[in-house]
Amino acid sequence: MSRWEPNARGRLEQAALELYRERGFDQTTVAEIAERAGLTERTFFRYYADKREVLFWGQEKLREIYVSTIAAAPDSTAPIDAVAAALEAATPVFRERHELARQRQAVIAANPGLQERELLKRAWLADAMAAALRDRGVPEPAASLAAESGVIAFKTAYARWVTEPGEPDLSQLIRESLDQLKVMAAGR
Amino acid sequence: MSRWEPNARGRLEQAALELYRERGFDQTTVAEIAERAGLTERTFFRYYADKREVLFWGQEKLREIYVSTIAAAPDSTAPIDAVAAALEAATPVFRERHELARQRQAVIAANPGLQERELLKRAWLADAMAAALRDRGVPEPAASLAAESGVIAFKTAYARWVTEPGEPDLSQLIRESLDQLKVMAAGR
DNA sequence: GTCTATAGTCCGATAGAC
DNA sequence: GTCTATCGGACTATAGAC
Repeated sequence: MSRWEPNARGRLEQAALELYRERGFDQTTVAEIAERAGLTERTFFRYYADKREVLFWGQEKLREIYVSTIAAAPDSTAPIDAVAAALEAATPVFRERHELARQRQAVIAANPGLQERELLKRAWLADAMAAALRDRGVPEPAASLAAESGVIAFKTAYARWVTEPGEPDLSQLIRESLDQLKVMAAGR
Repeated sequence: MSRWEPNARGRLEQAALELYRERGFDQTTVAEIAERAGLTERTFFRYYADKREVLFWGQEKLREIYVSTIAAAPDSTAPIDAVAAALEAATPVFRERHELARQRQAVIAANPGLQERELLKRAWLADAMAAALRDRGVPEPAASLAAESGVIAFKTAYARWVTEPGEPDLSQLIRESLDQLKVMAAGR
């Protein structure tokens, strides 16, 4: 038996999401989150650099999947197709947590500060994919353009996935967005 | 003669940029910015919602140029080409302030919080362009994809414009980025 | 784990412009 | 008188320092 309840991280994340939903992000203090998780304010800041960060778990895992999938693509694969494979490879991470994703997205949509953080995380993932493409010999700016375009397509697909009723297939939504991107870029 | 020195806004913006360059964003307090501008902390917050915002003047003007240019494009213009025209129409705004843009960009590059804010501003401009496209009858998701892709191409071009020595032609850099985007999307 | 700086908010006061 | 720009001080929560 350990001296503390296990999974402090998970308790903080759950408490934060609950409180942000109940009373809004701005109206929630870190002290309240810590209290509900049975911890102290100080402990919260040991796990998360700031109050926003607690909503963005799982980014590291996503990054790993993206980078390893791009690295594993056959040499002949076009950059945009390697990115597409990476985005699809990560869909199981989301599928397991559809309801949680919906709640989280509603909280983010209600607060500009959280949207800002989400954009930063997306940019960070795009940078990681661009670096993985460069490692395959894709030159700039092709690497960055492919990574950023992929992230845009994913964003569009993800927005539909959390908005539309039922359990749409995220992989298929991603493929549709990428197809639409290709049509758009071709000037139609 | 008025009781106050004119152009409080401009003085705050200049003082802020100077101080952020001299000692870094985090090491600068709002009180110091206000003091250098001959104003008080309280007045700073009357003009800017927060300490970051003072670096992002001119977004409203950009938005107007983008929206009106897209609205004025011939009916037959493809979405991505209307966006291209909008981005090029705004280049004079930047050309006048090349040195200022370089200084500002160096400050932003050194601070994640400022990068976050820049991403939010870019997203806001992309949303405005997407709305302008929808007003022309472009359906979603084509409108958003075109607007976001345009913003990516602009970002790539702008990065080169502030980084490369001399006075490169921003319009030409934008056209190059858009061409590269098209090539990339086509899967090459 | 405590202590502190500072960002950011709120209420009101003031003083000139009109 | 009304309007607008500035200032003063008190206050809370975040976030970092010690």
